[in-house]
Amino acid sequence: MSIVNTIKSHVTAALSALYNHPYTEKDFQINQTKPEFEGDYTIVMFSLVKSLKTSPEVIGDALGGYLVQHHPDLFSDFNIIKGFLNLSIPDTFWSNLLQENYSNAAYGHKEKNGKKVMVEYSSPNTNKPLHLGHLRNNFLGWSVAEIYKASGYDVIKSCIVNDRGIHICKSMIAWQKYANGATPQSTGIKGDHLVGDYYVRFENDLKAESQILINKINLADLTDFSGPALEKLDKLLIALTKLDEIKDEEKIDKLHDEIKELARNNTKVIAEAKQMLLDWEEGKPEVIDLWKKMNGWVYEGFDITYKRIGSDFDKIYYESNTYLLGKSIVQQGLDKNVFFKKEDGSIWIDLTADGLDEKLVQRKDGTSVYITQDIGLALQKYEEFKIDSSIYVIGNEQNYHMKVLQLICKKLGMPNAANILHLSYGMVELTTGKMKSREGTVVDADDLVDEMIATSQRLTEELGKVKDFTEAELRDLYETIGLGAMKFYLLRVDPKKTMVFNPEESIDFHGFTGPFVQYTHARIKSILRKEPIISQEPIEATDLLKLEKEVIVLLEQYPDAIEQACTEHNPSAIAMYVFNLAKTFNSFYVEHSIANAESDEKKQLRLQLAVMTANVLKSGMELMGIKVPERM
RNA sequence: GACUUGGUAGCUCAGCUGGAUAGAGCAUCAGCCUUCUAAGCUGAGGGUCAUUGGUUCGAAUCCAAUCCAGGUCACCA
Repeated sequence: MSIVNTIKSHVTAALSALYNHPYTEKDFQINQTKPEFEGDYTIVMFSLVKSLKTSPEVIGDALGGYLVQHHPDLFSDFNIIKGFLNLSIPDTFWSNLLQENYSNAAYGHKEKNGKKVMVEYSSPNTNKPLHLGHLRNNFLGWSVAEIYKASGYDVIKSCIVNDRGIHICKSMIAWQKYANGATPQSTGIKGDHLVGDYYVRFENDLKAESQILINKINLADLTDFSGPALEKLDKLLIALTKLDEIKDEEKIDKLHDEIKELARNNTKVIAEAKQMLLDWEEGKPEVIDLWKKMNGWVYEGFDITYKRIGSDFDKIYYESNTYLLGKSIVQQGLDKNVFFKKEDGSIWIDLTADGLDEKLVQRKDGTSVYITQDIGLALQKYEEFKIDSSIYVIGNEQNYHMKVLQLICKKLGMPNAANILHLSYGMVELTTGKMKSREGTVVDADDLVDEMIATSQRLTEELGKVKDFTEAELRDLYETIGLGAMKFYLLRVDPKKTMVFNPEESIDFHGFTGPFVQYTHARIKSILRKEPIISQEPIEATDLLKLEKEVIVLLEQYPDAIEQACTEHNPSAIAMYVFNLAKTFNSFYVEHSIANAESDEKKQLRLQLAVMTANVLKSGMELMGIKVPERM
């Protein structure tokens, strides 16, 4: 149990004993004492003052006295300032804590709790390479999985690959038209990038063709449109002339966008892509072959990227296998009256009572939609792995979709539907604004990794501290530092917040960064190589220096940091913790010598302190997928 | 328009289950390498916590309204 919790329970018991009234831990607050006051932990007593109708001094005196008398091992002294009761913890408590845990590599990790959780993350489309946004997703998913493991869960990391659909057909069409049989081998281009290039090619064609249509529309030439598209276009144009009169800019823009969309969907290239999707669904051999071939290239490319960034999965689902899954569920839902059928044969669920809309779950032609597949897959996950909960690492643009998914699963009576959790994370923006693939402002994952590693190499060479490293050791070090910087940079921010990616800041290796923590670790290891022997003699420290104590106090909080990161699904709690620990240790390090400590006892204490700090830094960084070097 | 998330130092972010004088990092300025790695340490300047009102002993934190910004509201995935 953490010291804060221990104090809480003692205070609760003391209050109950003193005032003969059943108090709980919610009746008072406990904080760390501000540095300008004497003491370690502070009980805020204002809330008690009200119910007890006495002055804070009286309560504080009674409570403080009781605690010091009944638990002298934990409370050495107290003082009262205004409504605050400051409690002092004896140095022996801290040195005992250090002694008991300093060599425990699993410190902060919990026993197995028998629960199983699946973390789904990454979920790439197979028509283009990974970008910066995917990196945030991958690092978050991987880290949350590790944090759950440390918290005692069995974790299954999963990934759903969106390998079918109109997007991949677009790449396939452009490849057929322009590639002349080009392959990753023949061009030397990484498979995912090659396929992505043809996707861009398709989008360019699409843009050009739809622009021609728009130009014609602007000249009132609608001969390219017919049927429902023509009807809709007519309506839009009529609405537009009306709006032009009242000059509602925002709505006019919206109408123009709709017309643009209509034009895009009326192009020949889109028709080709749609036809190809139909052919794919029918299993036309030449389409399937091409699809397999191009997806294969993408997977080869992804494998390289995943390996480099340290992403791995225990179970990979392919949408081409799961997209039909929801179908039987639709029938069950109808039988249970969770879903209903409209006259045209389409099937819906009414979520208006829950503050949402009606939502389609099956088209009138009998095919399933996105949400239906998700329901099917959710059920399959439970059946296959008997998981207690399921975490989806997906961007916040899909908040609504995930809400609908949770609700439908609940209404269908799926087991553990209440434990479907959406780890919703914010977009990564650039200092120049949003990343837009259509405008070519996307930061490519492979490029970024290359750049980070090159930067770490440059800086390492400038410092010239590792000239005796072998070629392999150097490569390893550059990767450790470069990737460490990148992961730390993306994980140090609260996941749910939109974050700004600043290229200069991301390659900064000073301050609140991965390399800063890695460096602190390497420095400690350097000392430990020179001072390898730690005596097993128990030490009772009674004269802890301020900085020594600060480090131990922080070390005590590591289990809490993991717990918080787990309940909040928030690796940034670990990043901040680990940074604070490194910072505090560095202050201690420059102020007090370990090798030349004032006494043997001090030396032992400080060696333990260093060992435990290194262990916790390593452990915390591992929870974020970041390695720490022995030297750097 | 409806729903939703956010607005804290020049920049990027903590703090938000109400507590003492609002914190880091970067950037700026001033210092510290004959002793354990200076990717480090010490110090300084920098704030109307978007605005207004409310709740109370006490509000960056809770409530309401307003302003600004992002996201969603497809028979796309």
